[in-house]
Amino acid sequence: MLDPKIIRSDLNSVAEQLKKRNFELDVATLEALENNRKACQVNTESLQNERNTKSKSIGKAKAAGEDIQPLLDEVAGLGEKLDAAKSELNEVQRQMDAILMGIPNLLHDSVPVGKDEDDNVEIRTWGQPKTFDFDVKDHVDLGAVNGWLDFETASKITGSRYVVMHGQMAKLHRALIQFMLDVHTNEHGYTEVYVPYIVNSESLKGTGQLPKFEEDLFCVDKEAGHYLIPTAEVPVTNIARDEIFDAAQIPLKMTSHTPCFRSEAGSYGKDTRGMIRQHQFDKVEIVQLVSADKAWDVLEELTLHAESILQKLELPYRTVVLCSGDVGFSAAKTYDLEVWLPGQQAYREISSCSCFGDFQARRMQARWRNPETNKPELLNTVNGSGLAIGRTLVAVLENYQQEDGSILIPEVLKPYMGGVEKLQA
RNA sequence: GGAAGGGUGGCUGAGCGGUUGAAAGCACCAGUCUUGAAAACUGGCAAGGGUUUACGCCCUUCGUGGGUUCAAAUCCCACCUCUUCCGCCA
Repeated sequence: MLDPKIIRSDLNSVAEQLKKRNFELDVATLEALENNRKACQVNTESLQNERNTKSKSIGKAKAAGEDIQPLLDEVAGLGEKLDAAKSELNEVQRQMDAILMGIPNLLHDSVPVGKDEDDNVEIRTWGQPKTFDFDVKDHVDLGAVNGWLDFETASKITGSRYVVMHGQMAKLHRALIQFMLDVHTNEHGYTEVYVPYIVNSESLKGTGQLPKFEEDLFCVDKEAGHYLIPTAEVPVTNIARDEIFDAAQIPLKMTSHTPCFRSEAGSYGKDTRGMIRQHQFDKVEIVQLVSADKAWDVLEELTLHAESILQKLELPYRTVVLCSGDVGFSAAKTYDLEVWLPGQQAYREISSCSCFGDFQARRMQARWRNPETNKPELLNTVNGSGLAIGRTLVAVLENYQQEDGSILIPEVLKPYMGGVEKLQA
């Protein structure tokens, strides 16, 4: 969430900035609530002060052996007045919180203004889209060979938007995971973490999925408030929730492989073919928790870490910066990596790298102690996919396909495939 | 699942109805001493919020939520969580 102080002191400028996101801030309501809050809080606190002072004097009088009855009479009725004031204040604060929790992050100045994904701006490209001297297939047709990708069986077992992988395809999927984790831990200095795939609602509030985006999540236990993770970002980032780290402990650099579960509630009819948009997919996530002064450099660095995976796999891609209308709720700036898919003749998102400033850290109360001031300060959070495994598998299939339908194994994956050179059609 | 015992500041840990936001120790910061460091000594040191031009004053917080009371870290209830033992189990 945003710093309540800037909302109080600079509401109009906040509203102005949010317009770039097509977000209309109800300034009048917020101002009215704020004025009300102020009055209620002052009133409540002065009543509390009165109660505390009088209670102490009763204690002293009693210790001195004096008659306390007159003092007790004085304090009669105070309790009810206090209760009334408190419940009024609570109600105002509840209303304000509801609004505050629904306000998206402010954007970084460098984010281009735009309406939707069509206004995203290409930053750089890497590699050339491959040309083939035969008719290319998409991953669904390629995966049909040998029953490698089996959507029918998955729909029997569960339903649409799931996949069963068989044999060498399942192994290739696993190889991608191992490869990515190895690169990030060995070359980029991340520590591998294994985390729960079910999280509580506090964690989801911390990273910003709740309260606003509950429909995107799978709830496994309504009563306990337990949900399947939509991304490793949630459990990994929440490692820092309610913690104060020493300066020597940051930056925290963590990577984790997890499955991700998304209801895809808002995407009916979109990408229904193949495994581009699944309810369950795997991802290797990279996360950094850093001091505020480093955050923007770290976003650039972390994006390059994700890009390096595509480069090692020799998959052509481009990097785009999301425009103001397309940046997610909690992010201040986002780069998407889009891999070239010959089967679609298009670049498709394979990674999303974002800097959140202190937006998530404030919700989580994730802090570090600055040795210069000796005071706790909010961390900044930066994360990205490094990469989405299912979509990477799709990209490998389509980019490494041969005319006979077999798939060459990228050089860097061969050690993970037990020396296998290609998936034989 | 059964039994018992815990959850207190950055950490360890005392307190078990009233001047305790909380002893003591560690860590940290400043100073004295020292060529410098260490040790020793002295002092400082929770977070969040409100209000004020400011000094300051005030409120909240001892796992969470409720209750009792003029007054709760302290008593009562529920829940969460950790440890140990037993049972069951991948």
